[in-house]
Amino acid sequence: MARSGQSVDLARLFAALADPTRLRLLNLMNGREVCVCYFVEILKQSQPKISRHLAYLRNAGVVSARREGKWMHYSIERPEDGGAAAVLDAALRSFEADREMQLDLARLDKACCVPQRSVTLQGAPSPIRLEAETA
Amino acid sequence: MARSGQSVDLARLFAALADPTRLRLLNLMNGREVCVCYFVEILKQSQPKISRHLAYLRNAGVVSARREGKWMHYSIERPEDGGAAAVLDAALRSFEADREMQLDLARLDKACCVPQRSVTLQGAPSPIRLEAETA
DNA sequence: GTTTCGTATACGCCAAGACGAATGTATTGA
DNA sequence: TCAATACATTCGTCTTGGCGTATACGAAAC
Repeated sequence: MARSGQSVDLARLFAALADPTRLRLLNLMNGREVCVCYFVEILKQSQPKISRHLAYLRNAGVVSARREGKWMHYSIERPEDGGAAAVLDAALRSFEADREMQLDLARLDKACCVPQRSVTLQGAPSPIRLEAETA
Repeated sequence: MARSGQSVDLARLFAALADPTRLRLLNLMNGREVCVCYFVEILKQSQPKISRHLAYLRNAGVVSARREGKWMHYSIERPEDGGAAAVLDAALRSFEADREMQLDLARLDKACCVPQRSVTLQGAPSPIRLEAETA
């Protein structure tokens, strides 16, 4: 993989990362498979907006989607190209020092773990931890 | 440095990297200060196009410019924010495995080191190596 | 079936940006 | 002072993309 002229592909990855909402989505998906309803609940943005950004990430090959009944789960798709994977890792790691990102993660934990979920999340499948993250 | 909500700033950096031409420019500037005329000569793109992309990188705070007589020298400005710096480093390092990028670097070495330069580069100041790259 | 729920897409509008072509602006040299 | 060089900016045009709103779609529930 990693064809010789890869600067275009890498530029596509950077374009996918060039939006605050998409960065927040990726942060929430870091090491987890997350249901769309949580994105909407935690980012407090409109559902079509979230869905469009997820579609953008899907088309860019950064995330993959899995259907489970009515719910859609999204998770990060690690790029085959080593350089692209390193860039994505650097981005994800940089979120560890970002307060807003950590608040989002805290809200995700809170939303899925408390017995009484918010009305919009009742019955929603909880985020699933993924293994082999640093494969 | 690194305000709490930095996702917007990081998104700006990614937007600056989301173009193949700008990636090639940054690759040529990796560890060097390079004169604009070399960019035009090596990338074989129009001078206004090169200049506009350099202006974009300048506005994004990714590069800085220095005037020396008629010539303008550009070099990479390392981001203060650690996360952004790590992302930029990952991008630059990924170029090491990119054939096209390595060809550009080879052309840069050839253009500035041979005694008989091309017509457009006669008298142009040679790229200058920078120290303390991995500061 | 029909309805409801969760999610995706279509539409219309607007802003950002990429490009070629033309023009503007320093700086140098005659 | 006038031209040439090196680079920057502007203009017009086209494409991409972000958003709100409305609508469509698929899977369950009834």
